[in-house]
Amino acid sequence: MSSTPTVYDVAERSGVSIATVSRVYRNPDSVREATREKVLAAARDLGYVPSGNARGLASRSTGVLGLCFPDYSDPDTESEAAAADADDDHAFMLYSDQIIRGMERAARRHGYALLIAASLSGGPESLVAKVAGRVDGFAVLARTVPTEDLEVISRRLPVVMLAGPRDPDGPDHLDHIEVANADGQRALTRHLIEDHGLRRLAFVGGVEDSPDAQARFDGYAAARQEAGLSVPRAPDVRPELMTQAEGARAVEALLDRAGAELPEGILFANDQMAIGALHALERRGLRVPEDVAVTGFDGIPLGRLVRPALTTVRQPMRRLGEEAVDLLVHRLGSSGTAAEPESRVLPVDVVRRESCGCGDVAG
Amino acid sequence: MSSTPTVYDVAERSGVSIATVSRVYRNPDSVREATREKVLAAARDLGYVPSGNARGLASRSTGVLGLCFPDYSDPDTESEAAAADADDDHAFMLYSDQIIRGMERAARRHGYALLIAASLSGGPESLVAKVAGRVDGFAVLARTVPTEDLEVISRRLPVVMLAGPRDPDGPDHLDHIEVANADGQRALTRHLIEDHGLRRLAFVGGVEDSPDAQARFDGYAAARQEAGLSVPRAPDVRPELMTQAEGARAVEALLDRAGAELPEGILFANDQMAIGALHALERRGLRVPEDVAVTGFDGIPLGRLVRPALTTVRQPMRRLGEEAVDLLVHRLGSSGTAAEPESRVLPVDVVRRESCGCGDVAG
DNA sequence: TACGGAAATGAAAGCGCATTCATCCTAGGT
DNA sequence: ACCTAGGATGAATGCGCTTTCATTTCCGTA
Repeated sequence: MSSTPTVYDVAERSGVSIATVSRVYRNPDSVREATREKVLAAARDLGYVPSGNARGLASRSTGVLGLCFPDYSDPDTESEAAAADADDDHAFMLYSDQIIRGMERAARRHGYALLIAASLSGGPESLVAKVAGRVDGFAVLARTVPTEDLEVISRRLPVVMLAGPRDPDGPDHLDHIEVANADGQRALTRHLIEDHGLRRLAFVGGVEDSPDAQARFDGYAAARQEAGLSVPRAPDVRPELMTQAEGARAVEALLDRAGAELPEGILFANDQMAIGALHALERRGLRVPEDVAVTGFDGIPLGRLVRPALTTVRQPMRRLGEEAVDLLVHRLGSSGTAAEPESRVLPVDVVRRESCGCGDVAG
Repeated sequence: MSSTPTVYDVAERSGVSIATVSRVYRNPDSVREATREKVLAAARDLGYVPSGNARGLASRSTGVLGLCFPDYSDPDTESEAAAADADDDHAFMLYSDQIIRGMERAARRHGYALLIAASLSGGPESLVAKVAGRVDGFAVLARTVPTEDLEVISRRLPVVMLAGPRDPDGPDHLDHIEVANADGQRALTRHLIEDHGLRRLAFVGGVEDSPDAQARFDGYAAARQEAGLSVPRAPDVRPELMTQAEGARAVEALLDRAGAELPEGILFANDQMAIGALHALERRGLRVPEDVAVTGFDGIPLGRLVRPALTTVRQPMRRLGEEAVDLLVHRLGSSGTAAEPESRVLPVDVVRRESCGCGDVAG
């Protein structure tokens, strides 16, 4: 335990050169069997484990991919965790968990390990830099890392931006993967209009600078236009945060404003708010979906558990992680080829449950 | 993008020595402000990101903790994932997910990043060695890594074994953390006996070599003894796998064997089997808990969703991850002090739900 | 204005491994 | 037995950074 053994120790003990020791690990077939055995035996005796750092330094590649995501104490995700009862807290996956899972699996398939780190919003030389220095390439959840940092880092290694549209001000040579926010919301809106025959609809948007929320609103607006309904220029309500509490408040505002002209359906830019709205509507004595249909967006697990179960649009977070790895691995493979930045959009699913008026459909 | 900039480049461009560049990142206060600015500016221009490998090599510490867990395609966890509908597949956390979450949070608090890797069961020089070479210390889920490998690795850096009792044949200088399997099962068994007045009980065990399952059986046996019931030497049924299918089969076997003497309660060594049993019992026209009580062990989220909701013992997997980090960080702090291997046991909770006869209790 | 000590900086020596290139064996061919 | 082509091995160098240790620069002070 005192001084950890190195190639030199193993080489000495087995009577070969360090080059041979190195070869035993890197390219076993290039060493005669007898020699190899000797070396491995010595290594075992000594408790030798190759230093990943040294190896990485010498071969300039780490065999590790990275993932940076927002700190859990981020208001957005925090509320998500708090949404479930304290008891359930640990039972449900956050987005980041799903992406981690997807990336880990995909990374493993390609022989990579995964380094994960939530960026503490403050930190000067944040974890991001640390991660960037230790991996061959990495993925970043949108708005986790300051654009300027990404600019610098992405010049050194491949970076793929996840979930969240390409930042026009950001580095333009970043790959990026997002989900079909607009398409999903549009499909869901059409479902309400066409299948349930609803016409008086309201849309509760998201925070000002969320491109995701904006894209969802656009999808909503597009569906209205296609249906010949009036095309709104902005969400009917635009809360500060996309939390349950804000969702509840939004619905109050909507009802107060509407008077007798209560909307037949309210679409929320995320599940959190929709669930908050469910509670608020219940308190007001309104039935969902009989009096008013409600839909969310995201497909969080909690949405399945509430009553009525929430109709929503599910994002394939797990696949997001997988695609990210694919992209990175591909970039790493065809090094030198400074190909065009790639941009992928993953399709989403409309999940019809009870809150829109569909029966108790599986899902 | 061609040649990534190094300290030398930054040093040259800013007219200082590489030592100063290094100091700017490592210990900014030891450099005059004007100098620092110069260096940072140059770094920005060049797109410089310190190499974690070089840093790690030189300072012999990585600032990274590791976690190795079994491959998802492991029969045990695989069935767990398959248990939920395909749709829910991504909605629920596996054990590993929860541990990852716990470790990531704790690691971040201590300024570490987390490197995760599922060990592909086969692999010669598995990922484990790779991980071991790149971290300051790491945690291993029981039975993920061959004992001999651990023996070697644990001589080089701190390793903590998770969930699963100390392996008597294994390295004796490993820290390890487990959950109170025996205590939990004992408490649950007592609940059935004392609170529900059940006396004809059966226990469905786990795979032969699972120390966890064994510990649970021991707890069951202990509770019987305390209650003055006959003390079994072995589980009434011991399936090959701890899957839903095996749980269903076990219950069939039990019923066929029992004839009219149907047990009043069946305790399963994990939730998976218990849930399988629920289905089997329903098919046989038996009501749970009226005709027979059923309990599981683990506290998987699915247990809350089945009807009747499953009474079980919940393991604090998340905390397991946190404690692991604490232990590792502590070891790393007091280096040199070859302290005694530490062994922690985390308490578990009995979660009373419907399947044991308790009302619709929260939890 | 000159002096002492602290703060700032530079020079140089590794950290542990991969990797040419050169050297040495080994085996096959005649 | 002798020569040669290849395969196995060794020597040496560098990867990019941290870290003493020595040196220089700076400040306040006499």
